[in-house]
Amino acid sequence: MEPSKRGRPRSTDADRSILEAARDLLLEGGYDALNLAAVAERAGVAKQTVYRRWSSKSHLVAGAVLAGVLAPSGIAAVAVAGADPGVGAEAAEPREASDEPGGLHEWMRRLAASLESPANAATVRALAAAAADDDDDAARLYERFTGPTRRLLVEVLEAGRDRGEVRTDADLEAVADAVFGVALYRILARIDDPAAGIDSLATILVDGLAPRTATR
Amino acid sequence: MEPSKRGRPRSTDADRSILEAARDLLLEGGYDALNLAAVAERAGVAKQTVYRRWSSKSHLVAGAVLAGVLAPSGIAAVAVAGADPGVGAEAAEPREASDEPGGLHEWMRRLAASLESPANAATVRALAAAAADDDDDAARLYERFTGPTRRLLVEVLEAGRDRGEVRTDADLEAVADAVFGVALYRILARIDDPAAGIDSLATILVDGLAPRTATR
Amino acid sequence: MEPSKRGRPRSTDADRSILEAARDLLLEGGYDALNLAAVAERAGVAKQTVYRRWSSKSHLVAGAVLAGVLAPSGIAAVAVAGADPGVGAEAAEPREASDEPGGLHEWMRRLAASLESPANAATVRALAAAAADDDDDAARLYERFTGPTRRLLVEVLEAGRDRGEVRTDADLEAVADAVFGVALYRILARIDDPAAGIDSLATILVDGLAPRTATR
Amino acid sequence: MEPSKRGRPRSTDADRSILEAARDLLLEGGYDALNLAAVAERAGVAKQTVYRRWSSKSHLVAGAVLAGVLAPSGIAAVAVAGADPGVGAEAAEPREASDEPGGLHEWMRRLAASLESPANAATVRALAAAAADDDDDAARLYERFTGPTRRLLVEVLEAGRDRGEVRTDADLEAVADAVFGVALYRILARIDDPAAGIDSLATILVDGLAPRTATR
DNA sequence: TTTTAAGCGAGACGGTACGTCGTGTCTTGTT
DNA sequence: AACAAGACACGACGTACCGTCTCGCTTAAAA
Repeated sequence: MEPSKRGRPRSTDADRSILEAARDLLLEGGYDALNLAAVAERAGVAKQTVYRRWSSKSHLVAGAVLAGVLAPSGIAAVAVAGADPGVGAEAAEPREASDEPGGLHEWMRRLAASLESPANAATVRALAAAAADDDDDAARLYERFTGPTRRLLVEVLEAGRDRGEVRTDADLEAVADAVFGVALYRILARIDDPAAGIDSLATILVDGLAPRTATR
Repeated sequence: MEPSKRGRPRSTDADRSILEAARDLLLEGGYDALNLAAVAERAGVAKQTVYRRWSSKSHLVAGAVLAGVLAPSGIAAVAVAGADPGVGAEAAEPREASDEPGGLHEWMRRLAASLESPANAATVRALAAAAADDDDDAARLYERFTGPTRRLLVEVLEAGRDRGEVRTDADLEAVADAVFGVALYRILARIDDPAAGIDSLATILVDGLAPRTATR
Repeated sequence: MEPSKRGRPRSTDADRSILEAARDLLLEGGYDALNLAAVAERAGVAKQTVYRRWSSKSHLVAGAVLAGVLAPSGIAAVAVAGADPGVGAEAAEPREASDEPGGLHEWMRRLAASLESPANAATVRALAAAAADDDDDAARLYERFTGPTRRLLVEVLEAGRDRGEVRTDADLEAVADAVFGVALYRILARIDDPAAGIDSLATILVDGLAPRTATR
Repeated sequence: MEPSKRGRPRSTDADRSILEAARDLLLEGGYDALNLAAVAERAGVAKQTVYRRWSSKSHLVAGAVLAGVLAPSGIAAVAVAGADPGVGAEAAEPREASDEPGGLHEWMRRLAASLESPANAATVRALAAAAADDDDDAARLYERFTGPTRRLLVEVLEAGRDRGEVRTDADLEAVADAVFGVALYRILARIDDPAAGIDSLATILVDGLAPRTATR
């Protein structure tokens, strides 16, 4: 698994400049407008040097998304917060205790904020396009991109359940999917004001998650 | 606006066979693997005959998806039910009165059922890819595809609100987005059992939508 | 064998402008310096339009050589004289009777003159390069390029033999090869003054071809 | 000029195995099909080790051809016979006195014999391709390859002239070119039986070279 | 014995051309 | 007019080869 020790080692400069070039072009024109010759040229690198690392355009974009060079704040930051304080993403502060189930409101406000950033929208669209191109890797791509945050959200909700704030029979995975789904949908559908109503949805979810008090 | 009366009329056979060919290829390999030359050949038609009807690949795919050729039942049928009882989509039964807010459970169960069909998943992926391809038309495409169902859902929820089953300050649009978003997310992310937990999510939403009774 | 009557016919303008572009680039930089993208661009044509006609660079060059767009005078003119008064090569005057065997001197003087022309040198080098690239077609290429002139030369020598000016046991094919060979060799080897000594060689050949008068 | 005495000396094994690999690949597929990575791999050597010795592909091919690795006998042997009894080419026997001008017949018979060998044909083609590749070096390359033999031939002819067997005004260089030219032409043009007629041509040349005795 | 200079295997690198593919338009003759 | 057929301009794709470079390691002469 480790890189062969023989021969000239791959240039880490090239790694970086390729990903940056890909990010820039992605932000400028989206997935379609990105082409590998332009990436290579902007990165000051030969096309083959790109292909040596990523076997196709969609792999490159996937790489850029996963490396976190895209969207250094917002959704991606949320995504990696507390999970993999790695590449280019400064770790978010540990979340404090909250009086509501898992700080879901806070969570979704952050999500709403991230929806407004064009860079985040571009990232998500790039992710979707790369995943569409690459049937096999799609699941892995989404998993790696949303996984850490998603798990964090589920843990947070579970902690709320343990504190008795969330009903025990709730499917917390489904709630997490709803949270990510609404963000994805609003970005892909280019809904005008993507953050609108998020707060209200959070309220509904929080209320819906609360333990049932009456027979209703 | 009406078609010119002069000259040879357009072949309706061609319309149908093109859409069928597009559907087949879409199901076989997805959006990327579909190319217009192959569509034309399989339809037994010249390429120009396709372009005379749809101005681009993404429009053709949108057309195939919206015509319901791709998925005569399921999501697409839900989508157009009651709205545009048109091409190839048999109208769903009128929904009966329900004792819960807007029959949301029933709704989401149908949605969940439609998620299980590979053909529907393919439809949604094709739609997403077509929208990604065509930045300007993306909003319109999503609107055309989800619009009718979405409006219906909102109406149903509004009826529930009028009956006092749904709190008045709830952002019903946001709820609708959550419903569609979760479906979209699960399909695009290739989540194994896309329908799992939908019922439970519906319960949460229903409960969350209920009027607040106390201080909570 | 005739071109299919259906569909848009191939543009003869493109045929011509591609060959002209190939010729120009060949004259400017030789075989190596010619690349198909440049040919297409200069011809105002898409690369695929070139490939539709010639399946590779060497085929294109072969085509250019054979079409006679290269070297409209000199060797090529000699080559096509009396044979195929076609593309761009004005037919040479019919040769008059001569007092020496087949006018070999005259022939070789023309050959010598053609050796001085850079365009001819370029043509021959292009021919050699294309033939080298294309093992199977090499024989055909040389045959079609030199064939007509070569046959003409042989006929001329045979006429001389019939008039009793050339010994009957001489292998006239071998003489023809010597004539073409010396030209080829001097061009490929970039011999400084390619025409030097040709006249003297002609004399030797003429004398050598004369019927033996004595026992020697 | 002599190799620096410091450092690790160059491997003579590498020299040999590179030339052998080059020869093999040349015989298998010709100049075009030979690529340096394959040469290096087959020679069990790094690419740089090749480039340390020959500065380019054409130089390597020239080297392989000139070293006689390609054709230890035949044309190459003729070429270097008596001149540079060097690398891999065993010297030909000293030629005996002949009763005809310079033993031209004998010479050309040997040449004809060498034409029959596919390996020699490949050599010549490789040489031509290497020369075509390297415009500046072409003259030098031909000179190095044909020079020694050519000079020998001219000397032989001069000796004949000195003995009064060859007319004094004959351009012997031109004759030599004709001899090499016909060989080159027949090989490059893939003429079926390259050796045919050579003997007869020799007779013609010999006769043509003989001093003029009468009014002709 | 330790430097030091060069050779060497491996393989990445910049560059350039290759030949293919897909989109959307255009041009024939035919219906 | 629409249609079948297929050429066309455009532009991206992924591959191949050239000749250079950069690693870590080896070899042998010089210090």
